[in-house]
Amino acid sequence: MTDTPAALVEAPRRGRPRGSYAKTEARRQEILTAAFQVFAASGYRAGSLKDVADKVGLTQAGLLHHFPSKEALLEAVLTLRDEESVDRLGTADAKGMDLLRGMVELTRYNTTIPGLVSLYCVLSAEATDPEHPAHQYFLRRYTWVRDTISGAFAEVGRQGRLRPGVAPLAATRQLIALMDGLQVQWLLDNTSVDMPAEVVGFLEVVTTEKF
Amino acid sequence: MTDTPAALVEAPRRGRPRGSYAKTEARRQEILTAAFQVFAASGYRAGSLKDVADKVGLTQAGLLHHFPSKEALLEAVLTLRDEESVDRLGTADAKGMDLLRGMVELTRYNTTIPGLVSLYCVLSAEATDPEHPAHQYFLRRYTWVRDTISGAFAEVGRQGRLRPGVAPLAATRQLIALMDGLQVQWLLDNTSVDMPAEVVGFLEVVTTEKF
DNA sequence: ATGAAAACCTAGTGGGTACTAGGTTTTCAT
DNA sequence: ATGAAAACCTAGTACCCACTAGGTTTTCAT
Repeated sequence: MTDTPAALVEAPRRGRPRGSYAKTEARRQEILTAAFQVFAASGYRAGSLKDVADKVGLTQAGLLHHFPSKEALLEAVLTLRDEESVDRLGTADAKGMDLLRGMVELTRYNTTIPGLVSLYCVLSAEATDPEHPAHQYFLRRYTWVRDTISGAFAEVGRQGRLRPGVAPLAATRQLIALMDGLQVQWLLDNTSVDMPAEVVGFLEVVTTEKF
Repeated sequence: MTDTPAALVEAPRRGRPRGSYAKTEARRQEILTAAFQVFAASGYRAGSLKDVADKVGLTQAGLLHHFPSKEALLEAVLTLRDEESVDRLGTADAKGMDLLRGMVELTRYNTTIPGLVSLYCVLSAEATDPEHPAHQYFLRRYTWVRDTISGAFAEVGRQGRLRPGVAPLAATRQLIALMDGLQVQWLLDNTSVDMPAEVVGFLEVVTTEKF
């Protein structure tokens, strides 16, 4: 992002700027965790910087020393979560059936982190508005997810393991919609829906495999 | 709700209270339409009474003469929309296949009213929070929808028109989730998804019928 | 140890929020 | 026509919002 000469960053000898302090990174993480919780509970527009600051024991102004604006904070939360997902999937370029089985596993994992599920649910609905700061983020995200999953369905189709009459792209859009929609019902009342079971049910109807 | 003696309502002769004026009902409708638009665009928490009042050419205080609180306004918007849906479905106690075909028709209709779709999308995500004033509303709503649709799938099943291995209740939960999830994708980018086509695709995989 | 920058604070700015008190204008049954 | 209530307004309450200016405290390389 920045193009500060490496000399200044690694060895600030004589140069004016100084790096951040030892505890700074931990503070930023604390803030991101708190912001995540606030945005997950109330969304971006209704969630406030004060809520975040209070959670982490800072003033609003202190918080804004670390993140220059509310929008920047949201962006940081989203990119952090993306990095963590990538980590979680490991060196994951699973393909075909492996990827589809991975989706079931992901759904199962999601039932253990209602906060994250809530964040994406509330935020994606809110970000439907083209003026929302996360609008572009979600557009990109859906495109990426769609491409990834449809690649898997296409491969499974080439292996003749899709039920006849099922188009890979249609199956993709339906799977994504199903997973998103289940989350709303599950957040409203988590006793009413067994998310992984429904995803398995769908995949077994759409493919000829067992999950 | 109120238990004012009927005599006072229908014939206020001598009694103090008076009914509302001729244009009052029209005003209330204007307000509800405006409130609907605001809540659909920004949700309940981020949408403001001022936005609503401005749209209808009133002051905040003037608005609050008709609806005593923001919460009351939301409630009125939701119940109005429910009444209109019931009207739209006509003397609709469609059953079995008719009801399932009705769901496709409903999805098609939804593509003509992005505002309403947005309202329910944003609001249902927001109302996931148990503290949200519409939380109970959405819980009731989902229960009702689930019961209605699962009745239809059960009947279709009795007629032997469900694909083998498909459970009515599972199909119900999947259909609802699918429809909800499609809406988010469609609102984000309405060129990316053909909602009715996806619903048809799902129903044709789950049943042995053509839609 | 010291001094300069990072971290953080107090105290604001200008704005928005839902909602209320109390008055003015409009309607309309008598 | 008139007067009482409905409809609506102005002006305010008390509070929350994101963000800023400028000062104090803490860290840490020298």
